[in-house]
Amino acid sequence: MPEGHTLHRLARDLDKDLKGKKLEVSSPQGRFVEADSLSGTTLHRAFAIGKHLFLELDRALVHVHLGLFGKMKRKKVELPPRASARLRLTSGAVAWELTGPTCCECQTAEEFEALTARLGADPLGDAPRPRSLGERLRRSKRPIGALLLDQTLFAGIGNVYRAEILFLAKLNPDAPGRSLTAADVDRVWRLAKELLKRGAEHNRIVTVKGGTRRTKRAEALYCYKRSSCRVCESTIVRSMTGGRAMFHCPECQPLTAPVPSR
DNA sequence: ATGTCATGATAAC
DNA sequence: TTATCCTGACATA
Repeated sequence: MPEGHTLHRLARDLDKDLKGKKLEVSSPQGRFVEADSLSGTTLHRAFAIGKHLFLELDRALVHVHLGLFGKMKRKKVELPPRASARLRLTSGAVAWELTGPTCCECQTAEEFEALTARLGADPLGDAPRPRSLGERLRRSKRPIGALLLDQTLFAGIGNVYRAEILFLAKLNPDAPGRSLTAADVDRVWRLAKELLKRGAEHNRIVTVKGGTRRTKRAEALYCYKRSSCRVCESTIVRSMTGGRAMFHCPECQPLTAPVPSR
């Protein structure tokens, strides 16, 4: 379930387990060719930017992107490695295994710079929202539903969060960026930070008010993949926006902003 | 056994 | 826009 919250949480957990430890590195599947040469080196830190995860070793930076199917999980060392594991890190009693990533590679400093240079603002990053974000959004004629998925604008938002953020911001996914007010942009950014942060804490996406890590799967969201709106029961509209399935409530998220009744 | 779908991103038309 | 890559869970047969 890899949106930005997953990678930030992963970085935190990897740090907790492996930071400062000498690692045994392998690639059971064999497709991460550099694995063996990395074995015996120490993890200095793990960190995430948007949906990208980085492992800083002695003299190598490993870049991981989970894509749609990738997973990275902790398991006990004594359990046999999965044959499909692209990367396996071991230290003491714990092993971490990476399967199905779109990317697992050693990166040079230049490659890292080039990659991060084209990533937009990360709601889970420490940096404040750059002024340019609002400007770029409010100048664009692309629908806000597509803009939220654009990683050069927002780094870390994925398909579930975009639907839930737009629901809570009461914005229609087809509304062009340039139809948004400054207050809309503020709301979207604040929601992104708040929701992704909760996601990293719970290690899963729970957007409903008062939701906890124990909230049932079917009750955790307002509109993503639902048939009716959690708030008003209207039938959720499914559409394609920005090349992905989008879900929104036609009542709670009308295309024209509702006029406040005096 | 085979088909379908998925919280992603890119290259090519 | 479509095709393609990465895997596994679940449904259907």
